[in-house]
Amino acid sequence: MTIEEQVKLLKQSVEEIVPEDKLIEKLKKAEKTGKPLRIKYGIDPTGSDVHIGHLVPIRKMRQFQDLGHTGVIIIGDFTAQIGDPTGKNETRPPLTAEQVKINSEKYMEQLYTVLDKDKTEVRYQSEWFGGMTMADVIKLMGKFTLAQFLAHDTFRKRYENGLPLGMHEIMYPILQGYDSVAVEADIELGATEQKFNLLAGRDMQRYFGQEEQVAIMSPILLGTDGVNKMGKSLNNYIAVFDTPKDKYGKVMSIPDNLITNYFNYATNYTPQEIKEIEKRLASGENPKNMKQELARAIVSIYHGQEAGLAEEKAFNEVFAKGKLPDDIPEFAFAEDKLWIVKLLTDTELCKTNGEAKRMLKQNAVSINGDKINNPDLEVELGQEIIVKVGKRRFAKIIKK
RNA sequence: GGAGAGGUUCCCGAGUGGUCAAAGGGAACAGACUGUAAAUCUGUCGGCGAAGCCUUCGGAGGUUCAAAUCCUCCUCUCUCCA
Repeated sequence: MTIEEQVKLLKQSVEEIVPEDKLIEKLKKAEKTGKPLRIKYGIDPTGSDVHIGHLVPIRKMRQFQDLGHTGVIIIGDFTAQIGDPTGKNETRPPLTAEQVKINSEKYMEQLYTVLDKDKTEVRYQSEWFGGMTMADVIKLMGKFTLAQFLAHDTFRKRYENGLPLGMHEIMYPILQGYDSVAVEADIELGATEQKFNLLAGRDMQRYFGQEEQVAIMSPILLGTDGVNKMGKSLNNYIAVFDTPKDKYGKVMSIPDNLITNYFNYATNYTPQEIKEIEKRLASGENPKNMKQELARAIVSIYHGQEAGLAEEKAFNEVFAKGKLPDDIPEFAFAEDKLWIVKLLTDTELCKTNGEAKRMLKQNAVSINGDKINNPDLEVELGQEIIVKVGKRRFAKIIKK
């Protein structure tokens, strides 16, 4: 691939590259010297699920790897204790070494669904921060001014709105910045909200006499609600560990206006193919078709093409034709009769009796296809019955 | 260190002795309509087999027949002054 072709590919689905001309220079240099570029991406091993929003930059890393470069994943065992101020203001409890290990292994397992393991280097912040002295820390902090931090939107907003802002939080960009020095990063990947932190890396490298890294920023993927950024706290995310069925269903529940966005940032569709999708959307074709294609594509990435097709078929059976899914959880009871509310909670279709009664009252419950709304009903447990709550909660009840 | 303002349910936010499981909004959930889309309308939104009772308004005590509300101590946050 020529450098131009490489640049074109690498610029796909990217929001901003700072500075762009340096990227070309670095690629040229790598080609000339045969020395792969070091592509950095940092994660905090806090133990949360990896979702497809996280994977936008990770997929970019994979592209670099396919071009022969090295992916460097930084396990932020120090920054994890701060909590990224660009997100929410939570002060996090320190993690034990053991937790860090468990979390980061789980993390890597998820990232390797995308990354090329042979071209990935995993590094821990504790490798370089663990042995630092207070004098070293003071020196690092002296590289930045308070004004620089207050110029940063998230710090400023929190300050102006009278929200708590811990002194330790300003350490976050400093630590992340120094990581780039420690691993001699050529490129750092991150979401656009990471801009400040990525640029801090450039500053740090300059102070330490290194060639500055290029920051490549991916757009922030919106969650399935179509409003907020994809994230754990809002429960609007599609996780790597989600079942194929959940992935498919979650994609189907996104608002239509997110379709091209997801094609762009969550699939391997080429710009040309995406243009096709856009054309079809504009032509008045039912967006549901494209959404199904999207759901199939996303499932296929993580579970293979067959799984994608299988989920699509299952989805159509259950939701379009109203048939039963083939993987209904089964529960066996010894009783002859069971109070409907108890049945719903025992089968975990509802969390509490209150919820069960509410569902009954709201006409959301059916047994063998018949709507039930009598909260006092004693259900006969003779033969096998199928209980359904809402659109997607099923249970099969059999006699023990 | 001084002065002031605050901490309410998933989130924002009202509530200053009983009528408070706590207004309103958002989120979420369910129903109708659909395409597990959007918009709209309706309903629900601490727990208990539902009677009443139990748990919940930063924490611990106290006053009172009765406390989110009053008192004491503690704790956390913000603002202003050093």
